[in-house]
Parts: sequence; C-alpha cells; structure tokens
Amino acid sequence: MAASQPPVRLPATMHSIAAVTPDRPLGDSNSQGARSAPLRLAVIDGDSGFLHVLDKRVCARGWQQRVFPGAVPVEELVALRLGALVIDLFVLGASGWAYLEQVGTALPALPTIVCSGPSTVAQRVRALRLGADDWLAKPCHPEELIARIEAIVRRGRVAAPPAERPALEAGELSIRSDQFQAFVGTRSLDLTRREFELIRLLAGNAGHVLERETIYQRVWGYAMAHGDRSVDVFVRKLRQKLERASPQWRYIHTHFGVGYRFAPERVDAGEAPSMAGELTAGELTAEHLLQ
Amino acid sequence: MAASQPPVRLPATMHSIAAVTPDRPLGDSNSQGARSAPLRLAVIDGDSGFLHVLDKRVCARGWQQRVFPGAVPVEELVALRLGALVIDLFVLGASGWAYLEQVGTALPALPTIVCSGPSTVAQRVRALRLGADDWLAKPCHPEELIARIEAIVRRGRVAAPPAERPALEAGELSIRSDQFQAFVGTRSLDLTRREFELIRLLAGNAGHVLERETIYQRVWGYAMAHGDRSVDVFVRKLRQKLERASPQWRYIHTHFGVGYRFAPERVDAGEAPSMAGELTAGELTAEHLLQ
DNA sequence: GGGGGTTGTGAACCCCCTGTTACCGAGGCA
DNA sequence: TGCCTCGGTAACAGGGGGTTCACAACCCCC
Repeated sequence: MAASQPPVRLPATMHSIAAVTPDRPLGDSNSQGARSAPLRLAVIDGDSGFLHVLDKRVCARGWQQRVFPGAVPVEELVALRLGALVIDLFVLGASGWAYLEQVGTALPALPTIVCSGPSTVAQRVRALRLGADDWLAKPCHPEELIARIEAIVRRGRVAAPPAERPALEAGELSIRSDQFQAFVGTRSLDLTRREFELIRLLAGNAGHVLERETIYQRVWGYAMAHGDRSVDVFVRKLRQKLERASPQWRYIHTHFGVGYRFAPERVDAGEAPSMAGELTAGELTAEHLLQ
Repeated sequence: MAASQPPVRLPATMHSIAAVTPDRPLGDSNSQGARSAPLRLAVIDGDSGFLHVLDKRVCARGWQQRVFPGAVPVEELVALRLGALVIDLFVLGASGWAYLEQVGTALPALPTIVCSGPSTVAQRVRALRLGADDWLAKPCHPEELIARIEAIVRRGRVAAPPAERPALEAGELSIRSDQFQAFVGTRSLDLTRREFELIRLLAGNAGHVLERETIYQRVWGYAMAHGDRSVDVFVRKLRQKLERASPQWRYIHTHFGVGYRFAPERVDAGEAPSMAGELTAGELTAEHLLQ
C-alpha cells in the first residue's frame, strides 16, 4: 500500500473516489441492470405456450425473436446475426447433441442456452461441455430465461472493448472524454484531472445552473464540507485556461448565491463588463448552444 | 473504435500462460483453449459435505480451492486472484444480496456462481441481475457445477477471440500478436509476456488515454488493488526497452492523475523535455499510426 | 448608501502521484 | 540443487496538483 505515508489515512480518500469516475456522463454501460441493448434472439422450440409467454417478455424488453420448429443450418444462424440462441434440445431428438456441438464450434461467440424438459446431470454436463452456456429446466419462468441470457451476454461484454465516448462540443470547445482533456481546435487546454471532471460535468449540463454542493458531490464524490471553496477555486482555474485558449467566448457563468452555469457565449467586442448574473430567457434554455 | 482488442485474461489462465511461456516468444501457446487451465476457485459456503465432494473434483481437475465460511472482503478477493467464485447466498443471510452486488461491481470480470438451496424465481433473477453468472440449485452434482464454471470462463474467453490479428504499426514499431513480440525492423524488443500484453493494449488504443484501473483490469484480468504500482513499473520497463530499440521516438505518454496514452512521436533533436499532457489533434486521432 | 454575506484571486503549503531502483519469491531449466 | 528469468512489492526522491487561507471585489438587501 501507500509507501512512506504517515499511518493515519481516511478511508474515502479523494483519489480512490476520483479514480472510480464519480460522474458517469451517462448513456453508459452501467445501465445494464435496468435496460440492455436490443437483442436478436432465435428460439428453437415447438412448445407454443412457452413461446407465446416468452415472446411477450421479449417484446416488452424491446428484443426481437425468431422461432424455429427444428434445427436451423448454421449458415442461416450466421446470417441472422443473433445475439443469443435458445434451444430445446429434445425437440431435435438424437441429433440434438451433434447440432449443439456444431453450433458451438461454428459460432463460439454466440450465447447459447438449452431450455428443455426433465434431464439428467450427465445430459446437462454434456451440453455445457459441448458449448452451451447454460441449461435451464422447463418448465421455467420466462423472466429467469431472460435474466440468464442477459447474464451470458454481459459476461461476453466485460471482455469487450469499452464503449466509445463522443466528444462534447461547445462554442470553440471540444471536450473529449477519451482524452480527459478539452481542446480549442487542436490546442489542448492542459486541464488537470479535476479541472476536466469539472468542465465535463458543467458542459454536460449546459444551460442548467448547478449548485456548489451538487458540483462538489459529483466531481469530488463526497459531500462538501461547510465553507469549502474548492469549487470556486477550480472554476477560476478553468476560466483562466478557457480565457487563454478561447478569448472570444465566455463559458462559465456565476449565479450569485446558487452556483454555476455552463453556456458558451460569444463576447461582444464593445461589451461593457456586464453582470455575470444577468440572464435572458435565451441564455437559460440555451439549447442552441449544445445539441 | 479499436477493433483489435487484446483479450481479457482471466487470472488463472494468465498465470498459467505466463508461467508456461516465460521467454519463448512463442509458438502458438493458444492451445490452452481446449483444456481448461488451472483455475483458482473460492467457495463461500458452510456445507462441509458439499465442500468435501467438490474439493475432490476440483483437485482431480488440477484446480485450487479456497473455502470461506462467510463473506470475504472484496479487497481480499482481489488479492486471491480468483478464476471463479462460488457462493451459497443463504449462508450470508440478508446481507447476501448487497455482497453479491458489491462483488459484481468491483470485479465484473470474476465469474460468479450462486449455489444455494431452494429458491424462488425472483431470487434467481435478482441474483443474475446483480451480477451473478449462474444460479445452480442445491443439492447439485459437483460435476455440473464444474461444467457450469467452465462454461462461464469459456464465455469470457471467446469474447476476445485469438483470431489472426494483423500487426500493429506505430512509429518504428511493429507489434505482432502472432509473435507475442514487438520489433523495430527485424530486431526484437525482447518483451516479456506481460510487457507485450501491456504494449498491445496501449497501442491498440493509440491516441486514447487509458486509466490505470482500466489497464490493470484488461492486462492483469482483475481489479487493481489500491496502491498497486505494477502498471507504473511495467510502463517503465517498456519505456526502457523502447528507448533502447527506438531512441528517436517516444511512445508512451503519462497523463498525471489519469493514466497513460500511446502515441508515437519523433523526438526532436534539441527538444526540451516536453510535457506529456501537450497534445495536438494529429496525435489525438492518430489513425495514421495504426491500420 | 452601507453592511453583511458571497465570490474572485493569488499564493503557500503539503499531500500524493509518478519515476526509478532494489529486492524477493516463484517457477523453469540444466 | 543451483542458476536464471520474470513478476510483483517496497522504498525513496522529486514535483505536480489539490486544499486552504487571506484579502479584495462584488452582489444583494435593507
């Protein structure tokens, strides 16, 4: 652990929190619990009752479902671009095992779940060894089947590359999460990590006034102590760097007694040093500035 | 984004691989795909009969097993470098759900199986949604449990297929996944396995800043313990070898408080030791560096 | 216009982050 | 068994960046 540091250490140190990404811009992967991406599902089964109930749940989730009464040629499966495959092994009879192996070999990346009636341990083990990801006994609840499919898909995804985060554009600014940095044209603002987290939060809520406590909570990761001026200090640092890189624009506006609001505004040449707190309706809902 | 992501190595796999091919640049050590590599298993359970039977099977497979009577702090799990975790949720009582969620959040790459007594559909679904990969009802046959563990581990592995990967070209560097080695011209950098995995990850995401936690997660395969300096040390080793083989170029840039970014840059003769944080758009979207 | 609270600004302090080196244990190999 | 390589940990030095403080400037309200 920490090298030559004195013994006393607060548990929730700033670093660990900051490192854990206090503010997920959203639309991010962590929503797995709630919604998952639309999934294309193929079901090889003949049980119409089961299929009907399953279809309802699948549709409710926004997924798509194709039903097949028997074995589907592997090439066809490939063409379907499936997200997952559900098989009742026993509708395929004795050839089911060979088929399962075939699918497992040809499409190892395809999540495959066997959903069949009464079975023995040996059968289940065999299926799993042949490439199936799971075996769920019928009768089963469709929600459990869906949850199991999601679990398998999720497992495959944690190994996949992280989703790409788009850049935020505002005025002359380009805020790139993959760089932990903001740019004007090609020039970096040379923001520190905290400065970047702060501007990302503000720009991510452009047009909205954010209270200091909120800002602190989301950038620092824990509650702001009374009298803490950190937010003000960092806003100043940000303004300084913004002013230097993009002198024709003002980005961060102070709301006295409240907090700060991000909204890119072109500076009028002959502008008097206007009040920061003065607003117009246009500024407030400045949607035209960002998306 | 980067198509050619390095695979996420599960701990057990990784160790065995690293151990098997310490220096040998390689000849297709990927044969491990079929046979399951030794797996380090943790079981949170109190059922001595179950544990005994399971232990026999686990040992027969050449795996290792650690048993815990109750919840294990996540940091401890990290330190154990597990390949999979088996939990009897009900021995943890009401706190079991929170614990499961905690594990799922901190160690998303860790295959987790709940193996508990009678349960409801709702309980199983809940566990799966919280991050469990599977739920197997007790009493169960240990062979099925093992087969299910293997299926999950396999799923995590196929997500990053060892398919033929083209060589990555960057500056004077040529990173050949089929050789597990990097070259300058024809001269090998003589990278170790870990060093190679690291540079492959970085170069595969050229132009993007990767956080230490991300790097660790994807190269080492499990969550980074607080205070771990392994990434830094390996970056230094890499820089040393890169400097020796390609002195006219700088490849790895530090982003203070964040992590590292790979971007080949020719060293100017009279160059002052410039800041790593300084970027140009050219570097950012450095597509010309790869592909 | 004046007073009290709020915000801007600059600088000092010091913690912690990173680079770097050395050391140790594990495992392969002879 | 002994040597060697490799991975991981510990320790230290140096410097960047976060926090805090003091004071000035400012805003709002009475």
